Amino acid sequence: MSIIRKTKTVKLVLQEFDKINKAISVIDLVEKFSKKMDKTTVYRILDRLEDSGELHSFVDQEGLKRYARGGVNSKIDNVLKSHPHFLCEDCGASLCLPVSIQIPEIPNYSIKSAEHFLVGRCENCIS
Amino acid sequence: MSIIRKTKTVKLVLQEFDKINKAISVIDLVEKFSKKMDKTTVYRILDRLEDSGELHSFVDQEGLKRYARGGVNSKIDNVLKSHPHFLCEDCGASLCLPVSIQIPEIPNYSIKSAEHFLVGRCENCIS
DNA sequence: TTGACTATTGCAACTTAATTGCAATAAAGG
DNA sequence: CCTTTATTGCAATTAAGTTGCAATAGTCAA
Repeated sequence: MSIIRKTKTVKLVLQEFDKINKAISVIDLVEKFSKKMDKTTVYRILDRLEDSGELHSFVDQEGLKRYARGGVNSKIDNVLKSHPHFLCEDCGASLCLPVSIQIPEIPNYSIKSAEHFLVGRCENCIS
Repeated sequence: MSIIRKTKTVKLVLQEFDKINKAISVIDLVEKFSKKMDKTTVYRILDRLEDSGELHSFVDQEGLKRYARGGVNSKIDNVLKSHPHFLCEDCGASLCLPVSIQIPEIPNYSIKSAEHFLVGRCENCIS
């Protein structure tokens, strides 16, 4: 499964991630491509691109699924260090922050993965 | 707004949080109280209890809203230190971990709030 | 204790994100 | 060019959460 054919629609989606170097919510993509492809197709393409390691996904604090470039490696060092996802409350930009967050040792618990979601102001909006 | 009357249903919900000292998803509560009250009522009670500071909520990595005891104070020290939410992949238990996570300084960004979601094994399932 | 005010509830209908089945279409390799 | 099968579009469906409104029930003052 998840063999990726470079169809027109897949190319369009990847181009979008090239242009916008941010995390994009699925509904944004569905909206943006509403005239180019069906929403089902958007969902399935994102699925496959995540499987293949081209993208990774997370759910933001509003329960919306978002995707961003990068995959396996950002998942591997997920165990103790992992990159946080950030949402700018002003401009709405969502992105992966290139810092790692240390998870403290928790006695009697084993931690497999971690998801961090930060909200604040980005460099453009911090004024 | 959000004046809390101690109705039968509100008492039932609070009792549940007393009994189960964990974070509970809304759909679990809706299911559990399906014979006692309407799902709309569950949603609205949780809303009010959060407003009043009795509970706090977060969205887990599956996009489901969860509630747990504790409120305002856990929100106040949310800026630089905040407690992570944990999900046990074995037994499904969800809880607030009593540790604080340090968010590194990020140049040119201001961070207002943070949400941490850890997945792993809890003390009962670590075997 | 009673009455009145209004917060709260139940119900039904609705919204929105995401999923599924299936027939039609189009990449990719030989 | 032909065949195989991954991919797509469409329509219908699921599931979480929301909204409007009339009926009900806490709460407080008298």
